[in-house]
Amino acid sequence: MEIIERKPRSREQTRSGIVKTAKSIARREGWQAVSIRKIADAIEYSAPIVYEYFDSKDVLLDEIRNEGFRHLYQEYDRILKLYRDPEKRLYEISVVQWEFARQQPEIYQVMYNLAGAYCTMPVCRSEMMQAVSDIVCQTLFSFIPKSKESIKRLYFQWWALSHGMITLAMLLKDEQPVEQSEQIYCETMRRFVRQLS
Amino acid sequence: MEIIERKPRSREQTRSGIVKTAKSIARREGWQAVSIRKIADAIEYSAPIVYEYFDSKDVLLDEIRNEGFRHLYQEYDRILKLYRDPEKRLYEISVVQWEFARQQPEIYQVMYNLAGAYCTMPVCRSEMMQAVSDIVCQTLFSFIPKSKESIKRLYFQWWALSHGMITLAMLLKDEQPVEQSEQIYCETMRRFVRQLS
DNA sequence: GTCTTCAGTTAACGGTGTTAAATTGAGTGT
DNA sequence: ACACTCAATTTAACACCGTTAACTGAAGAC
Repeated sequence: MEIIERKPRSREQTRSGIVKTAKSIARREGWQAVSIRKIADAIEYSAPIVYEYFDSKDVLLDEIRNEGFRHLYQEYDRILKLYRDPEKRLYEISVVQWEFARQQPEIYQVMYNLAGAYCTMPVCRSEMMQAVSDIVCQTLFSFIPKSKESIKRLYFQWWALSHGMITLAMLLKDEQPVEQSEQIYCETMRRFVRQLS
Repeated sequence: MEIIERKPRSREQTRSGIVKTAKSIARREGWQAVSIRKIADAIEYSAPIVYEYFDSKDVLLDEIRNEGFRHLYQEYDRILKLYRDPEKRLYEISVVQWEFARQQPEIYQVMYNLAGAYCTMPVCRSEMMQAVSDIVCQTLFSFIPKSKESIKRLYFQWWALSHGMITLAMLLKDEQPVEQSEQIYCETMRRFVRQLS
């Protein structure tokens, strides 16, 4: 009767289909609901096929995490090319970080193992994360040229402030409207940036 | 042959045994390795017994989470009774928060759904968490009596800064020694507190 | 002795990540 | 036309998970 159920797809298409499906399930139902079988169903294959593209679920999550850091890296890079003023640069980077977490929360979650997402690979081993760190440190340096150690401290503080507000805003979004959190975020990051001068 | 394998225990002993076992597995192997069967094995019962004490794994995690917030509440309360100076109060509260996360990371993780821990119950619905929020807000108010809205903003900033540094320190502990993170934490929190005056 | 009660067990259901084995089917040599 | 090969894909299995229903066995009541 039926000729071909499944549309023929290239390897690349199938691969990105797996990634896309994983993200969409995570967005709708949370990362703890993402399973290999569910992904396989969605892409109209059986479960073992997924293993032809990713050695394990862990590797799949790691890929999505790195995709997230790469996206962030590209955005930061764009900002560095767009603005010369260090103050403007760091503030815009902060805003981009917020918008990324807001628009793609499921990716932000897997990047930091939040909300039940769990990827075994240590975050700090990710090359893309290192690149992101470097680009922010570079911005901080163009701001106030200090010792490497000082820059690292400053970076840790900036990162913690931004990451802390983002994760808390996610956690409290039922109590405290996101718009309000966003306002506090922007104001706080602005003040952090200003105080650096 | 064998008379009684398992030592007789009271209901309370068994219950706290379940909680203790869950925490100890989480500490050793991470929350994703905590299973009802493993807990049951450790307390020398079969799995369904656990359900006589906790309706679900979720409820068990929620209990541990609330235990964490209660512990924090008691510590904060102790500090409020110990010091009168608001600056000292808030700083000591910050330090206690750090020490708690350092000494009982597995509890801190389940409180905020970090590192693969996943408890469905929304954090902000926890009564103990509300009590913790109130006590810090109270401290902030004794600091600078301002509008409720202002205090809430200040609290969000303090919380985000502290929580952000704690989670990042956990994440980066292989790269950045904990002692170093602790030093930056203390310095940053001290500055935050001072700047409030 | 039988009956009830109850703590505790086993067994099961539907799910998970993962892997080995079986199956399908199309292309090729003769 | 038939057999053979080879790759793609699926089925079946393993050991685990949370959870629940059904069962067991012993103690106490009558």
